[in-house]
Order: sequence, then structure tokens, then C-alpha cells
Amino acid sequence: MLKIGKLTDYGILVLDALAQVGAVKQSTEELATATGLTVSTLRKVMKTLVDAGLVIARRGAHGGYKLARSPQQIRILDVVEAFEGPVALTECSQSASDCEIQSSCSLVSGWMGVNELLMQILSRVTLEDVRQQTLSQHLPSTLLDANQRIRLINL
Amino acid sequence: MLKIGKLTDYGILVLDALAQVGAVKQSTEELATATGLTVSTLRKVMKTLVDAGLVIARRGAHGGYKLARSPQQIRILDVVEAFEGPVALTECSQSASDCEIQSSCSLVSGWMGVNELLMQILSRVTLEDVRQQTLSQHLPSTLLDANQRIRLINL
DNA sequence: TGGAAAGATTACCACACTGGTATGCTTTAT
DNA sequence: ATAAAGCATACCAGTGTGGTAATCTTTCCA
Ligand code: SF4
Ligand code: SF4
Repeated sequence: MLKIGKLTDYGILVLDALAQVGAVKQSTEELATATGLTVSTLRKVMKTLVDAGLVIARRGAHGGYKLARSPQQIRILDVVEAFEGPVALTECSQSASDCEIQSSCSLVSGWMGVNELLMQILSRVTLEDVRQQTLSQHLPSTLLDANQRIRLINL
Repeated sequence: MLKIGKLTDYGILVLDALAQVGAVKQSTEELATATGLTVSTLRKVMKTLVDAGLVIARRGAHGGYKLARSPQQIRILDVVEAFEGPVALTECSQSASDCEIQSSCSLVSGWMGVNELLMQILSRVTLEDVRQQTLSQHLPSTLLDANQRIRLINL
């Protein structure tokens, strides 16, 4: 599956709704109707988003939420990390690894490379890309030749 | 986190061990000592690997396992899909989606793009890449300029 | 042809995580 | 003061994962 959590998904959903209205503050109720989520669920989502500094909250009467920066400056990686912590494909990708066979494993640095690669990709896709469907839906399925491949790997 | 399952990881571990010895068949016991996994766990891993056609099994006395094709021809995506099913970042990425707000969601095709992109990347990294640490461990962290970015997104 | 060597199949269970929900607290504008 | 908002916490059912064992089936060879 390699799926992202549903809450992460909801996070993007909220950011999209906020981007839609520009700089206008939105209340939890307004976001609820805009996104179709329940208020309870929204609260959890908003907390994460605020803690991560992706949206700015204003409390009290006439409060509400607005984007902390423009959709072009919000990376998918930011959102994913906000909800799910650092990207770590394998156990040993994390600092506090508890893989029992790590000492005798020769693949640690190999996985690191893949991990880094995916992070680089996710850091280059922005909220705006997802909103505007910048990414072509039908990518060419032909394999790249060796040179292109190296360039892709090494960015 | 965005982590792959531990069993998937073990799968790569086994494939690495098989690649190490070339065309020689390996028994479950031999793989157990080579990888540090228990025999019970290995059985589950091997079943998945065999079902996916990534390794070839020979039963009976003098049986064992060997790689179905060369490490260069085994894509990480193949292994991931074997253990975790089709890559589907969001609910709606799967055919049988059960996201309740999908009808009123404008991000479906946006996510599709990201999903495709990640799959393309994972399909271009092979077992050999992970074994030989082909991927540079320290990728340049400077952002690409606009043109390069478009080329990356559109492959 | 029988037995040993090997893989295949199935079932079971503890545990952690996820998603969903409710309840009460704090801040701020008027 | 009061109402409108966001903030914090706690709870819980369901699910998925990882780990383990017990049993069946195939193949080779003495
Ligand atoms: S040490 Fe090896 S087996 Fe353990 S998590 Fe890392 S790659 Fe996987
Ligand atoms: S339909 Fe929208 S909210 Fe539902 S899974 Fe897809 S992207 Fe997420």
C-alpha cells in the first residue's frame, strides 16, 4: 500500500480549502462545511497544522485560521512530516532504530539513499501542484536511458 | 513516518542474500543464518516472494530458492507491491475506494499525480542499486530551478 | 519403495497504531 | 460580562502488523 495516513490527507484537504479563500480567515465550522469533515476530526487536524506552523490561528471572537504562507511554498513533505513524523522507510532510517539485525545488515546505507530520494521528491511537490494538478496524470512509461537515469538519481 | 512494512524490508534482505550467492540454490536454513531471521518468519517472507515470481522455489530434497532474475531487473516497486499491494497514497488512489467525501473532493487527480510520480521513482530503483549503494548518500540540498523542476516532474 | 529433506499451507495471537468522538478549558472582541 | 472562537485531553473500537507454531505435500535417493 505505502499509504499516507487519512489525517495527513485531511490536512491537505484543509490547506486546499484555506488556499481557496486566500487571506480570509476561516472558522472551524466554515472549514467543516467546506471539507465535509466533522468538527471533532477537524480539531485534531488543525492542531497538527498549527503546531507545524503551516497555518496561523487566531483565537477568541472573530478568530479563525489562515495559511501561514502561499500554496507554492507549502511542500507535501512538510505536511507529511507534520502528521507522521520524519520520513523513514525502514526502521534503521530513524535515529532510534530498534532493528535487531541492524549490526549484521549491509543494506542500511542503501535504504538511506532511497529514503533521501523520496524525501527530495516529496519536497519538490507543493500544495499548489496538487491543487492545480500540475503533475501530468499520464507520465511516460518508457524507461529512461542510462544518462537520464543517473541524472535523476543524482538530481 | 511513511514507512514500508518490516516484512517488505525482510524481503529485500532475502533477495540480497540470494544475490550474494549467485545462481546457487539456498535452503531456508541457510537463508536464516545469512539474514539473521527466524525460520518461521522466513517462511512467510518466502511465500510472498515466490507468489510474486521474484524467486523460484524447488521443493523436495535438494530443493531451495534462487532469484528469478538478475538484481538489476528487480525493481524496489516490485518488492513493495508484492508485500503491500498496489501503491496507493490515498484512499481514492485505489480502485475500491471508501472515502466518504470523494464526491466533493477536488484533490483526487492531484493525488493521482503524486502517486504516479512516486511509483515511477520506485520503479527506477533496483535491488542492485540498494545493494551497491548506487544512490549517493548526500544528495544536493539546493533546490532545482524552475526549468529543472518541470523536467523532473514531467520526467 | 520408504524415509528423509526440503518447501507449502494454515491458523493463531499479542500489540500498536489509526481514526473517530466527546468533554471541558482558555483566549479575545465587543 | 458574555459570546465566539480556538485549545487540550482523554477515550475507545477496529484494524493491521509482526511474530510463532503445527501440519501437510513434494521430491530425491539409498
Ligand atoms: S538494518 Fe537492515 S533489516 Fe534492519 S531495518 Fe535497516 S535495512 Fe531493514
Ligand atoms: S477523495 Fe479526497 S479526501 Fe478522499 S482520499 Fe481522495 S484525496 Fe483524500
